[in-house]
Amino acid sequence: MDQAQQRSISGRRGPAADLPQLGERQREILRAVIREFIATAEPVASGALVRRYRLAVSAATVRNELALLEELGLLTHPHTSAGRVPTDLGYRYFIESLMPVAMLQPDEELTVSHQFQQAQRDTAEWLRLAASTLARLSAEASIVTPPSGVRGALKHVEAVPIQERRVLLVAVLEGGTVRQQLLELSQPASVDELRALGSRLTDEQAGADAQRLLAAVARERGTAAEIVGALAGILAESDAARARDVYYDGIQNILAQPEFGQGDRIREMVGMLEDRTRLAELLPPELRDGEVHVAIGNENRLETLRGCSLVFGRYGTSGGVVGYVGVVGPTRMDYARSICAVRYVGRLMSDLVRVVEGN
Amino acid sequence: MDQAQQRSISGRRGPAADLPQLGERQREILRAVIREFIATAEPVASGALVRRYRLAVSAATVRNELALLEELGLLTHPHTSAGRVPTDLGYRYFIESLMPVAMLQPDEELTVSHQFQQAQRDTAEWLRLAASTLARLSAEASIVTPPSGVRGALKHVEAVPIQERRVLLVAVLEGGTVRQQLLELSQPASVDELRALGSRLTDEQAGADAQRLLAAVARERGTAAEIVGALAGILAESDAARARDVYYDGIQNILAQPEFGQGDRIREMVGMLEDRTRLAELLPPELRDGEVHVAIGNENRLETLRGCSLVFGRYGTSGGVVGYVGVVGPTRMDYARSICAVRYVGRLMSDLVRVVEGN
DNA sequence: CTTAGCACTCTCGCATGGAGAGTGCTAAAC
DNA sequence: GTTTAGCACTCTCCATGCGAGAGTGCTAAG
Repeated sequence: MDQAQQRSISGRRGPAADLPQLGERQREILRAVIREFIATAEPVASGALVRRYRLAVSAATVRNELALLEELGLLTHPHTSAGRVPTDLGYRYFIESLMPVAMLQPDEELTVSHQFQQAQRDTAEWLRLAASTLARLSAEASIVTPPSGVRGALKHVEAVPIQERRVLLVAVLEGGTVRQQLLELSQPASVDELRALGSRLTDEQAGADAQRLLAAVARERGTAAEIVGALAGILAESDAARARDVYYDGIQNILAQPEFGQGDRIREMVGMLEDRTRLAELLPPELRDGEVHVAIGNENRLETLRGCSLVFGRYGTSGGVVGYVGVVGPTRMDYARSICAVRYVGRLMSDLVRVVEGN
Repeated sequence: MDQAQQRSISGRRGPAADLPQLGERQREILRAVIREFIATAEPVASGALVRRYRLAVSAATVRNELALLEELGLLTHPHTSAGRVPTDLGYRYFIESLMPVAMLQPDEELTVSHQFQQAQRDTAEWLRLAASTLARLSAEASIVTPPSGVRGALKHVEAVPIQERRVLLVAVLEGGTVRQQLLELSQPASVDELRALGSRLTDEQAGADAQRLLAAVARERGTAAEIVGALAGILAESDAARARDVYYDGIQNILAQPEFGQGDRIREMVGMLEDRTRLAELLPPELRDGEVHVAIGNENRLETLRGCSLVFGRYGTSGGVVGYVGVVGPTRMDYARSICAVRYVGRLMSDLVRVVEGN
């Protein structure tokens, strides 16, 4: 449909597995089936289509077309005398060339961007807000990862004295993340000493990554060496920490969907979301800014996600700070709306990161 | 049973609603019923009791005793020809005077305390670790709130320059919490100026609470006034932030329980846990350190928690830093184990807080 | 190519009817 | 008086069967 929008959606469809060519009436019927199924979650019958979408042909004709669409792999049958249900390929076709070009309502955008401006408190607060906003807008479950510099560069160091030999090390990273670590020194250090050390390290090591800090340890002595060593550890571990710091929201949105009727599916789903380490497998490999990636049903590698789709976007700056925002829901989700929501929240997050980064 | 343990468990039982007096055989049978029900989640029959617990009497006798226990309100019947199920009062009796004095296995304690020593990274990391440990030990869902100073006292301030007029304000609070906020200054400030300001405010305002900072705003000028104002805001909001910062883990543990069979209950439960604001209603009003509070079934005010019990403990220091650790599960939970786990993790958290607080 | 008609299939809800489990009661035994 | 065996009674659970309803696929006519 719209060139700009189409280009900005990426998926798993290889160039070989091209989508079938359809006539205009078939496209219309397919669109109606998917719309109806998204709305009702019930297999859709030929008669219902004619009635509800005011098609100019009879149910019998529609049945013929449906049989054809089924042969092309775009629809299926739960059983002989049931209505049609879209397949993953059917959804893919819908997204690529049937979906209306949707936008969020202007007042929705306004409310959301207003909230983001209000909540300029704290990176953690932004992430939570992004997750809850996305969950509300899309009515699905949302996932938001914290921003991470590609190299995890240091911006500011501070050593807060706690006790004679104990300091709380506070490191501000590029991208605005703040990390803290309690450190036990081998010898006491005075308040002024620590303060001076913080200033010096901030000046000298701003922009350093884990490797550079590790190299710097050798040039330092005593307390300074210990602190630089700990900093190197913080930076090296910062990607692992990021994986644990994922924000979720709206899980109950998708649990309310009929496809999660039995308890088992729900439990699996909650389990997957709780186990943050598995998230890495979901994230799209490469994604340009502003692009939205849609993975439908079995296009996801995880068994747990059968019947689920992901809509993911990237946020960040060209400078290398990167994070992901996305939603998870049943394959039968309102893709148009989810894609808009992901794109919009991603843009807002990019703005925020840009502000923190300082340009 | 054990005086020390008994005293350290608090509950909703008023002094008036005292527990019934039981004979030794009744106590034995009640204990067996509860044990069995905790293990199987099925109503327990007289015959099964005699068989599995090698009682020296016949099933008929047991039936008579069961009828008596039911009259006392300790057990019920789902329907005429079903086995017995403990009531909330039954569980209460069990916990107060039937429960074996349990401890975690020494090697379990060792593993856990080792993990806590390893992970001295970050307050957030401790909380996550506490939540996951508790979930694993108890096999229930766990809840952990961050530590909060009663007055939310300031310990250290730092203003990190981002851009000419933009600074990232980093405040370390008493108890080791680190809060950050992006601040837009009305006039540019140099790096050195900000550094000096941070040092001065740290010296002057260490130990200040929101009110004192608010009062201090009047005495400051320009950039300093703006920063102190923002700090006051951070401190004032720190309790609200704490409510949003609750850590959960092990939700899937309890979703796997048969009492959550239908999807509805699961959804309710997840919804309640997601809505962090409702947590405050759960927390026990007053609790001494090392004491564990058990709220069984309808002793909880929340409708969502019918059929669920809470086991909560407090951690913190006498200095006023306080947080909560606890588990949620079906009333049919292994109370002995949950109580041990909560008590142990609470103790570890207290140790950690004491270290950060510096004494 | 479209459509009306019709047979066929599959699900769903409901009633039926044991089988099984477990209680409550009564009367006998200790 | 307490304990126990025996037995009738109740309730759930599961399998079975049946009818209604929905929807398709096919065929033959428009």
